Amino acid sequence: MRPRFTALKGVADVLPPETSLWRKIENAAAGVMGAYGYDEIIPPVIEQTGLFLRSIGDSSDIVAKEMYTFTDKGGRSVSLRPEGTASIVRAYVEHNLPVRPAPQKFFYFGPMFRYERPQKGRQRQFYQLGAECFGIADPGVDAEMITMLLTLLDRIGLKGLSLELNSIGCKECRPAFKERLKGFFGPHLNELCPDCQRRHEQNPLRILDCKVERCIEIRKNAPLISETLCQDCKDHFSGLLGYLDAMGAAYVLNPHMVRGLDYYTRTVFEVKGGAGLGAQNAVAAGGRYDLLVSEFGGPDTPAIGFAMGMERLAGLLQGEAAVPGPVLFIASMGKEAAVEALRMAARLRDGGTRVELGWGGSLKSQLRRADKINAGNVVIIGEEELMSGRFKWKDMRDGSSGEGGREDIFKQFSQAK
RNA sequence: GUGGGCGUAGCUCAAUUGGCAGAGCACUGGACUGUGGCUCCGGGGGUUGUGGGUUCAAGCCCCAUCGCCCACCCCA
Repeated sequence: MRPRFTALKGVADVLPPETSLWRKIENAAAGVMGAYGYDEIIPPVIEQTGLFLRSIGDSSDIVAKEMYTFTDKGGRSVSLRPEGTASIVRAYVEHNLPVRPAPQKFFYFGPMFRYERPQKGRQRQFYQLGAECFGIADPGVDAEMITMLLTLLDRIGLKGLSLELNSIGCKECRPAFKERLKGFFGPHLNELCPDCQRRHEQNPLRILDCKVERCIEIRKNAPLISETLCQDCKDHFSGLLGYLDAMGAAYVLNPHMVRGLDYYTRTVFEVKGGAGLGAQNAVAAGGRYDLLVSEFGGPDTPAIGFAMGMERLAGLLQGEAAVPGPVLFIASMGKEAAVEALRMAARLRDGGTRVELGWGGSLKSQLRRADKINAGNVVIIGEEELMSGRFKWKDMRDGSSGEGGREDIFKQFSQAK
């Protein structure tokens, strides 16, 4: 058998039992975020292309070469969302949510699309679980959100993660830093790798992120953003660190961390996973974006958010996918018995019990199947049982057995275990 | 977009100098007429990713193409 159709490159089916792991993550996340006052928002996955050009920045790779963009039948340029924040901000402004009391807090979950070459931890369609908080500039909100994220990851069961922090300044102080960087790297331009030579023009901050050894060597004495921050940004960052210290949150300052999206200001952070993730090891990342709401036509509104990559989270929990709980299996022999089995199953299922039916074959083969699917118990319905109204059951784990009437069976197995 | 690795059954892999495409696991049926697991026996499953070339003969050699994986770029 050869499949006539296969999934597109870079997209993947999530199958059981992994789906149950996803569900677990979603539920845990919704629980924690709910406690922090976040409510779910469900934006569309498709938007005007211009929305992403304005927010992410048209020079970023995401916009420049990774968007699924096409013209719809009305001649409009539309794009599948490559990230979530832009849509949330659009909705926040469009529905005039700034008039609601600050802070307004939302979380979302869904697929994102980027036309990239797939590799470990990276797909063209991938799922993000994210949160956004609008309306408060105080660094305490940054700390609160980061704390929530760490709590969430812990609740999901992830260990060995590290939180990295940086401040990339604001409209006032970042341009100056960029100039200082350009000035510093200028004399070394021909020693830098080809990528960094390009970065020197397009986005000098990225040179700080390069993995090439020579570039790492050269940048050792490069100016630090922390020295160049304006007073307000410095205060904000030290305020954040103070709150985090008070909360006992562990973090690593990474003065070289840059984020890929243009809209970030001040606080940026990233949570990196341990082994097993490959080169793409950030499981969550985010930052403050104090200018984006006004950029979208809303009032000046400070905001901060983050997103987690579902596939990467699930990847770290591999092997912990829960197998379905014990089920009750009803074996039946003959048509009348099958009818009885269906009736009994319907009633038990109403009670929440997971029931599988045998559907013919010898009793032996039905039992074999019950064993294969890890059934906890089997109820047997044949001629004898139909005549007597008493049904035999067998515990598949210890081999014990018994019998009883319909009500006995119902009582014994109707509670989901 | 760039670089490297790999494509044989659902999965993991064999197949000698080019010579009948196989095994284990999984699935399925039976041995055991209504009682699973263990054992034994049987069965279904393949255009060897695809297309071309060389050859009496190609899973194997050559060319092309597609797909998957990993890394770069970039990013969750």
